[in-house]
Amino acid sequence: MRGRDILVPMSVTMDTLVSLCKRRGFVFQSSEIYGGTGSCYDYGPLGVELKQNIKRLLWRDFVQSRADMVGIDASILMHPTVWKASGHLDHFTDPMVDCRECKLRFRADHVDALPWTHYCPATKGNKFTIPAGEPCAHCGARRTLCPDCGKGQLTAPRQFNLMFKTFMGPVEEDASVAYLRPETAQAMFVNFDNVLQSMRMKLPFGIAQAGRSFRNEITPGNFIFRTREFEQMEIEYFVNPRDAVEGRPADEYWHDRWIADCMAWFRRYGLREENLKLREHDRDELSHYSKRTVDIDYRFPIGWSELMGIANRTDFDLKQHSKFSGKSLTYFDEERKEHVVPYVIEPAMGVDRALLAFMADAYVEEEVRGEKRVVLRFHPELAPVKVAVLPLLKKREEIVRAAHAIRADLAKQWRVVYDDTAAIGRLYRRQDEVGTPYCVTVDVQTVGDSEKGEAGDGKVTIRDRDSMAQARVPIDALPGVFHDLLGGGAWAQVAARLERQIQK
RNA sequence: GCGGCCGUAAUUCAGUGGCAGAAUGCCAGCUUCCCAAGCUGGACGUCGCCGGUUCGAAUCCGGUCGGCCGCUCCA
Repeated sequence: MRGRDILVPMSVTMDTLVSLCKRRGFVFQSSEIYGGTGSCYDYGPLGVELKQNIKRLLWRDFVQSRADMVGIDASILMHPTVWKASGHLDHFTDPMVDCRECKLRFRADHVDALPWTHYCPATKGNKFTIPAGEPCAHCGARRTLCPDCGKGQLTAPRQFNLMFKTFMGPVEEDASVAYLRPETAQAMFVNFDNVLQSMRMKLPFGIAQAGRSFRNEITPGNFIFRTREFEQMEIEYFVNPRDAVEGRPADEYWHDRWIADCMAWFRRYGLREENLKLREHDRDELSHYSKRTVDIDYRFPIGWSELMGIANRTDFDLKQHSKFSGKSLTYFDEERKEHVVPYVIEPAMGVDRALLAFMADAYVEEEVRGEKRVVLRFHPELAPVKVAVLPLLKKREEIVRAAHAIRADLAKQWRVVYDDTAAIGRLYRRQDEVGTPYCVTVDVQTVGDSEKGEAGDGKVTIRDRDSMAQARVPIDALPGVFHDLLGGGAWAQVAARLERQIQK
């Protein structure tokens, strides 16, 4: 860590992570052989496993396991009016200049066409309003400062095209302009009524979606933390604002409930308590649609930054889309016999940021017998590879054959690899560095020694990543044991149970 | 967008005008049944890219792409 974050030093720097990610096939820079493409990254063989695990767990825990949640997968290109209604298009299509004093914002090409305020030095600073484009009649000066307050410097013109623009169809004309979505949320508002009708949903209920979004960020950087193409997992949870839960308005109750659930989710899969905190948005920081927003901040190698935002978007979006589309986007409240526009709570997570956080938090360096051991202590459900099958001797054909058979059998259920290209110590270290929670080692005892006429015992050694402890189990028992271990069973407990079984 | 620093093997880095280097890693063989062991051999680079100066450029100059830091920005 450098500079401001020395108070609580991180165990890993961004440089170390970037290097590990490349060396071990997690993340590569996009188009690297051409010199790289700014702010774009590719997930490698292990990165894609990790990312898919994150998305799978989100989907399982927040969609599949809940009766009040459903998912959609919308197209990235949407009707241009969607972005008009959402407010994304309004302020960010033209070059803008800002006054550094009064903070007003002007279209750069319109500034000179505005009458301007002038404190004239030739008349002891008297204030004049001078017609557009004309110089001051007293001192001859032309406008250089803010036309409104007459005091502040204007910033250089900036093109606030935060959305990626493209064209539908082969002909580039204004009529065919389309945008790559800057957030996945809008598709869920636009499909609100479709989902409501087709699934016969009752409030409160939520729609979830995971997918790519695109923003022309002004300042991308910090590896995969802020990129212009990124992946989101968003939930729009619709509630009836007229309802009360536990004596509070439903939207406020559910907002807090989602904040707690999301925090618990990150903790469950390994982020440490001391690296997580909630951050309430100040009033002037709130987005135009938001009543209240709370971020879950994580202590990244670059310092505390947003991992997830949970906003109360009120009925802003449904009302906007109703207005622009002319379609009713309401819910019929049977009890009150009235139509209501639901409020919406929006938990929105950056999947890439979550991946970075899980990696940073999992990374540890230990000293083992005077040597450095690098370990990614991934939660087993997140680990890109669940089990590595390693022959202790690759010269013994029976051992190699048995190891391959074990890999093939376990691979029906999990991502399992085989490796025999180094001594056992090195093989373990390799798996440690990519976070494989368990290794299975096949040895002479397993298969027996035909020359000596000794029969094998059909047992293999399981080695635990974090404790480096071992337990010997029958090959037949492996699927069951890993079902327990990879499903969240603690090594110590499972190993102790194995001991008891073996003694019987 | 502005300013500063940087770009050499898979990684970390040395080399600052004269033959492209080290360590680690990787591959093969021998060896070794349990935590980066040893021995032998091997592969790996248009020195980010393009142009210029020079007898000669990784090295100097210009441009460009990419990265980091600071400022600005961040509905």
